Amino acid sequence: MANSNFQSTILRWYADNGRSLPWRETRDPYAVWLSEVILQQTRIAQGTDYWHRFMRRWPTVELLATATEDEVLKEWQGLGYYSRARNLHAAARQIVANGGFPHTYENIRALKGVGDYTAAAIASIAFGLPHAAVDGNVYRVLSRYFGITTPINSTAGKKEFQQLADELLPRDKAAAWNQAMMDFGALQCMPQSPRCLLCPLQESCHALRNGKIEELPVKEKKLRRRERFFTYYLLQNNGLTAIHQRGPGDIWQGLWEPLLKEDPFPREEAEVRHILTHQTLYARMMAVGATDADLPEGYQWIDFADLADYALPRLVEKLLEKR
DNA sequence: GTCCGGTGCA
DNA sequence: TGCACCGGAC
Repeated sequence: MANSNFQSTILRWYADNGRSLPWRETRDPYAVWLSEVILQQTRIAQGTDYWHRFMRRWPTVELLATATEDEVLKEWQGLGYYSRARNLHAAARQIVANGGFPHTYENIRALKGVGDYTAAAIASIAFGLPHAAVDGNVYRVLSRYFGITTPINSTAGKKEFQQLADELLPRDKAAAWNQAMMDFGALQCMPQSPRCLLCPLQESCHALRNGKIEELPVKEKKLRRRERFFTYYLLQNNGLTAIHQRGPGDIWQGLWEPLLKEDPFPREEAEVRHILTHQTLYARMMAVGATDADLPEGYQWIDFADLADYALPRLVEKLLEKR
C-alpha cells in the first residue's frame, strides 16, 4: 500500500522529533483530558503552565469535582474561552457521578466540552483505542500530502478528512500516530513557511510537487455579507418610466433598473431582502409622479409597458411583482 | 487591523 | 449550517 511509506515516515519522524510534553509522561486519563481541553484553541506555550497549575491544585478528577466553578474559572483566568472551564468542571462532576473516568470513545465523547477531536485524542492516548484525532494540524498535513482541495470547514470536507484519517490510522499505534500527526503539523508542516526543504516526505508530497503548499488546506471563507439599503423610485411620466443601465465596478453590470438611490445608513423598512454572495440588499420601491424635466443624468425614458423587455435584476423584478 | 481554532447551540 | 466564544500571533 502506497500509504505505508507515509505512515512509517511520520512515525519515524515522530520518534526523532516529537515534543516531550509533561502530559505525555502519563496515561492518566484525567491528565490527558485536562491537557486536551486546555489545548483546544490554545498554544502549547501558553497552555503548559495552566496544565501544571491545575494538576498541582487538583491532581485527580475527584478533587476537581469538589472545587467550585468559581475556583476553576479563577484558575482558568487568562486562557480565554471560559466555557471550556465551566464544561471541564461540569464534566468532572459528571465523571465522579458515573463512578470514574469513562473508557470508551462514546462515553468520553458524551462529556461536556468533549467533541469528536478531543474524544479521539483521549481515547487513543489514554486507552490506546483506535480513533483518529483530526485537528487543524491533521487537516493541513493530509490536505497537502494527498492534495485534497475539499474545504476543511465544509461538511463534505470534515467527512472526507475523518474518513481518510481513519483509513491511515495504524490501529495498534493510535496514541503515537495521533500525536505524531499533530506534532508533524505543528513543527514540520506548519501553516506558514513549512519546512519542506527538510521534510522527509518531500518526494511524495502532492502539494510540494505541484507547488500548492501555499494553497492548501482550502478553507471556505466565511463571508461576512455587507448590508446595503436601496430605494428605487419608479418615475411615472404619462406611461413612461426612467431606467438606466448599470455600469462596471458594482453588482449587476449591464442590467437595467429604475432610478436608484442607495441609502448610506441602515434603514428599517424594506419590502424585499435579497441575498447575494457578498452582500445582503434591503430594498423598497416607491412610485413618483414626474415630468420630462425630472429625467436624471444617465437615465432614459421608456414605455412602462416595455420594462419587461429589459434585463432586470431579480431584486427589481421582485419589487415590481409586489406592486 | 486579520486570522486562527474545537465545541455548543440556535 | 453559522456563529459565539477569547487571546495571541502576525
